[in-house]
Amino acid sequence: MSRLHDKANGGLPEACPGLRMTPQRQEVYRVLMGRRDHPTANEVHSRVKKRLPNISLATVYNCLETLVDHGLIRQVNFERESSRYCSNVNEHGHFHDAASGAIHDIDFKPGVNLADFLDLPPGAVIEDIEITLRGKLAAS
Amino acid sequence: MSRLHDKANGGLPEACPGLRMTPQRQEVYRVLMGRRDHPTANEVHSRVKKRLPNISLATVYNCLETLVDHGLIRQVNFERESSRYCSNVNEHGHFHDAASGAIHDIDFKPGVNLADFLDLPPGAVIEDIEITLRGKLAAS
DNA sequence: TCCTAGATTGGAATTATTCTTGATATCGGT
DNA sequence: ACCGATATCAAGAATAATTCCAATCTAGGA
Repeated sequence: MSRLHDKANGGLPEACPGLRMTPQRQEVYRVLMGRRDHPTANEVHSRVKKRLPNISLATVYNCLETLVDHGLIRQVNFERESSRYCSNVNEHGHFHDAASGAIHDIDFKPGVNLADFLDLPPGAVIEDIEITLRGKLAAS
Repeated sequence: MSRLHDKANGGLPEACPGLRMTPQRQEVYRVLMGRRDHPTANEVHSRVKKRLPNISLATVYNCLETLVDHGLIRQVNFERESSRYCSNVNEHGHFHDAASGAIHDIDFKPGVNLADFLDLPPGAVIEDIEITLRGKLAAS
């Protein structure tokens, strides 16, 4: 068998060049895909320990960094809080609900262009966008 | 004399209810208005020490927090870097030039509405928006 | 199977920020 | 101008998230 991981796969991408898929990385990734809330490294560590009780927090940080570097997950920061990790790798923003603390992904409407609503400096080439909204959801 | 600060004023707002304008706060504010780059607390500390050599970093943090709470300045965070402080209190975003490290304010085009380009959750009431772009300025 | 690069671990180190405490300064009322 | 209540300041200790480090460990190729 040539693949690093077998059958169930845990939602792993078929291939990711240059990335050795170790059990730790696999489990960190699986945990992130399983619950798509936006856990901190600590929360990831707690969840991963259920299956890999001996994994260290440093390793979780390492795995998260590696997965981020390979574009499999995203790291998101709100204010100066702990970094959170996001399994949605599409371009999107976040809505932080002040009441519940929950974080919701916000998609861009199709076809929108940044330059339509922002006064960009002339010649600016945008490589990364980060949009965070804070507010409340009206009681439905 | 009834006002806390006299003539030159240092760009201070005429009045800010509930805010005691101490020399430290005044100088921190003056420094921020003077150079509208986006200094960290440490950089503010260095600059302020030129006039108030005995001011402590803790006091600078206190002053910055107070000024932020009173809406006279804004605190901005990029990734997990040290917080930066921004004397532009209008609603705006930031462009982080990867090459120079410089941070440019980005204004919204007039009349744009968030809901025009973002898929907001129904009933969401937005209280704060944070937009950060990263990229480069094309060599002009 | 052996070798080597890369991965993991636990703990120490780092760094920005906050907290604590005592001293000082300021305000409003008299 | 004086007083008590309150707010601010300063210095250093404390905190918390993250990174670094040195010592194993592991997987995969020769």
